Amino acid sequence: MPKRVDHEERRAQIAEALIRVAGRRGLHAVGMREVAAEAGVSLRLVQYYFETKEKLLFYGLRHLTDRFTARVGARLAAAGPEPGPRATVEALLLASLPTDEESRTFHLLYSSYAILSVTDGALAAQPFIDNPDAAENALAGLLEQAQAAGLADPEADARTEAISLLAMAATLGTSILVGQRSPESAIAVLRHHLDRIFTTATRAPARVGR
Amino acid sequence: MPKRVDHEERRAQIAEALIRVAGRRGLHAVGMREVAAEAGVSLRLVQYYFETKEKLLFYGLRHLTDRFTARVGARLAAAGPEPGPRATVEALLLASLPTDEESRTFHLLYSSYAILSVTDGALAAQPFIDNPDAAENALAGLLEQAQAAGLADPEADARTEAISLLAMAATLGTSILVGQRSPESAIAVLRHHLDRIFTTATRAPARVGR
DNA sequence: TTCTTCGTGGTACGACCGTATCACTAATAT
DNA sequence: ATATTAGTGATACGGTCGTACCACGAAGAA
Repeated sequence: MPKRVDHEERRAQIAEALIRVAGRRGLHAVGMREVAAEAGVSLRLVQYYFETKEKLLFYGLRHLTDRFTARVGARLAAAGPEPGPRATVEALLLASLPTDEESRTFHLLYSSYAILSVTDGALAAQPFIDNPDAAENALAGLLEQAQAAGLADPEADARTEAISLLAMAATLGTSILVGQRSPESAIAVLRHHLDRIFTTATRAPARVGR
Repeated sequence: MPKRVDHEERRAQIAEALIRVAGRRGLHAVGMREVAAEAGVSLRLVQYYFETKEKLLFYGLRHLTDRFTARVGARLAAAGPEPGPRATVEALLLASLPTDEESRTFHLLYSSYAILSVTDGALAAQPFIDNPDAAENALAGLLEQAQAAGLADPEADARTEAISLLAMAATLGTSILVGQRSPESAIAVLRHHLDRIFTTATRAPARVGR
């Protein structure tokens, strides 16, 4: 055999080319030839590692969400060694807004995939149920923690607020994408609701009880 | 000349065929031949009334928003002869959720067009700025009215709340579309925020001051 | 070394798409 | 009555797309 190449690595390389091309020209407009050219390989190679376009798209979605999850994790880590609940929630929500090229591409493509999954049964709709559910559960958990620690309004319904915050972040992100809203105004709206949910003492993490 | 047909009427007929087929198979998958077949006319006819596909899609978007605007108006009219501010706002928000076939199609296609406009410069992005702005202004106005009438929390920031409500309604709608959330739970989330903004006395429109 | 098999390139095929062309019909204006 | 023209049908053209096919080199196995 020849070079004995790492298939998974090759697939990732091609998937990133797909993401770049789709981010520029739209998911609907990507063809296998263009992905191959962007990745610097031949059309045959793309066929070889992903037998069909459907599998390529499927893998691309997986790769996209993986990259985004890693990015959000990095943002959280960058938020400091031991951030308060509010800082964590805020970092989580703001990380999903399309404020730079990478998050812009993510938002655009994830939305494209989601819309596509409604009519094209081939693309599994499951990722668009499981991922949001996971995010919702994580956020609801954080809010409950904050409530238990006396840092958030104990009257609030944590799950409903989690759903609401994520829902707002998603549409605000799209508004930024289409140029209707500035990132700053989107952030202001989200902060407004965080101020409502979290008790104000949280902002400067007063060293009480610790 | 032959039949002397009404062009505008014909265009509307073809646009509705476009909307039907796009609602079934996705906006990206519609071709002029399929639209023609759905409308019961020949391919040449579609070419004749819309010279190019781009113009057909453009007209289709306009037709879609017009139909939806009319629908929301009808919903408002059906909400009673003199509804309170809360009933009006609630009707407005719930009318935009994809709960039946027509609103489902609208939500799907409007989202598809919006996402498409991000990468395809040909489709004007302006409708996706102007329409949301108008909705936001209308809703903010309603909330201010309610505040002035003492029916809503005077401390609330009407514009921020309007943006938030519309943002939530949009994402909740998409969640319904992809099957993540039930219409009932989406409605519950929206009602939760309406309860927060409006003073409870509003629900039964007490005949005070009138 | 020889044989097998993985990786790779080039290219062709068949289908579909948007658009263009040509012809024909029928209603109106003169 | 006839010339004109809006409306309509059938069909062809050029391009692109996803996929299939064929051939070859190179690395490990025998």
